[in-house]
Amino acid sequence: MTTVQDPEDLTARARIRDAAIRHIGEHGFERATIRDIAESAGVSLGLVRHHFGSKQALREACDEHLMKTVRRLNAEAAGSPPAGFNPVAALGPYRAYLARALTEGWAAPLFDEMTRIGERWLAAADRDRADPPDVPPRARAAVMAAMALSVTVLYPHVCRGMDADLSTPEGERLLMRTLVEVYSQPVLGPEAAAEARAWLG
Amino acid sequence: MTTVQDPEDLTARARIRDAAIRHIGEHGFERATIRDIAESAGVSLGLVRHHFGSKQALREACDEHLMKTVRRLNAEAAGSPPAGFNPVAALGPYRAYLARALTEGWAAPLFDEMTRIGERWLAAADRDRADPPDVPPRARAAVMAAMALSVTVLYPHVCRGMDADLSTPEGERLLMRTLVEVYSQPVLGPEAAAEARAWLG
DNA sequence: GTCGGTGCTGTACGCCGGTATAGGATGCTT
DNA sequence: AAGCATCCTATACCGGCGTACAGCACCGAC
Repeated sequence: MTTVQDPEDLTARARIRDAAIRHIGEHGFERATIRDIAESAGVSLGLVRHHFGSKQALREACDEHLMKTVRRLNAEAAGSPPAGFNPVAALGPYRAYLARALTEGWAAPLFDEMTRIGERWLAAADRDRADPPDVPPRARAAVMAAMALSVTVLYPHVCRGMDADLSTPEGERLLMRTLVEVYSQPVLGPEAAAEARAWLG
Repeated sequence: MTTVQDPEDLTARARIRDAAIRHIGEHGFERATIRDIAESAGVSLGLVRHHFGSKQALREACDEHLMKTVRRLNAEAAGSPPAGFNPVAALGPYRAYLARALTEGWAAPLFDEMTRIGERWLAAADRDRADPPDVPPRARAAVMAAMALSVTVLYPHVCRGMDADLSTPEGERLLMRTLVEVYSQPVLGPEAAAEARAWLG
């Protein structure tokens, strides 16, 4: 979460980066302007260029910072099992940026890393399972990674659909309970799955 | 799919709309320019404005057309059960546009309609179920709608992760088989789910 | 002290893209 | 034939935004 009380105690470079993450997360890369970012960070337009060179480079610095943060959060939350399923709370201000990064074309490495993590998790989970699945583990991991990220990416719609603010503790709890429910109940029953498999040949 | 062989046999208005759907789907609303759209449609810049008035209005016309198409596809595919799970093939060129619409802020009605559809589906599925879930149906439907759309929205990442082109018949088949696998196998076993529920209180 | 490096500001340039407008061709009505 | 609506083109405008650059204050090194 990195709850920073006073922006003054950060270096200007860090303040610019954080402001960029906020603005890009909120408006997307195209609509976020260097001028607005500079104003939010309390610096001049020129300083952004001085530190980062270009808007692209600024975005790449944000990506790098997000990557580091996600890795750190992932390492921290490796212990408590359900935390890995919460796609909103832990990310804080990075949530919106991550959604933009995933949907606006960049951030491929991040998704790929999540797929790899999912693949290892799946391999462990499949070890004690009777019927071996006949689809490539990579494919399953990719689809499950996408699903795990769906709430993060479609956050506003999910908020609206659930009729709750997922950034509040109550909303977070509701989301977690819903996720447990959804993840513990198969969507397709055995007979429906068999039918679908037969249909697919 | 609406496979149109010759763009010439469409009215200019329709050609502009289709070109807009392609361009916005490919580049996003901001980066898609009216000039490029006009060129793709084989018309002048002014004609776009003549027919649609503004870029915003053009987007709204695209939204409306997408909405109609999705409704039609949904009505057509109501019979065959697995088709409802295929988020890619049926949409064709509208897939990318739908992803943009969902992640760039508009298209709320479309998501809401999918949530309502999911809610009805859930109500029917829950009828013959032993343990009643203790989370609001709306919340479950919203999360499941998000998950159902995740492959559509994160399409390029899923393609890359699965190492397959999902627009080809083989890719489509692989995706469908993977979806059946994922949907038929609960991610959380009964004991893990109980543990998570206990942890959440 | 002065010299260079660093952090920072202000201003200007130039392009891109949405918007606006004037005008031409075609076809239908009276 | 005249008038008029519809469809369409070409060109101009102008604001926004990324980029570039000149210069200033501060500070440690020698």
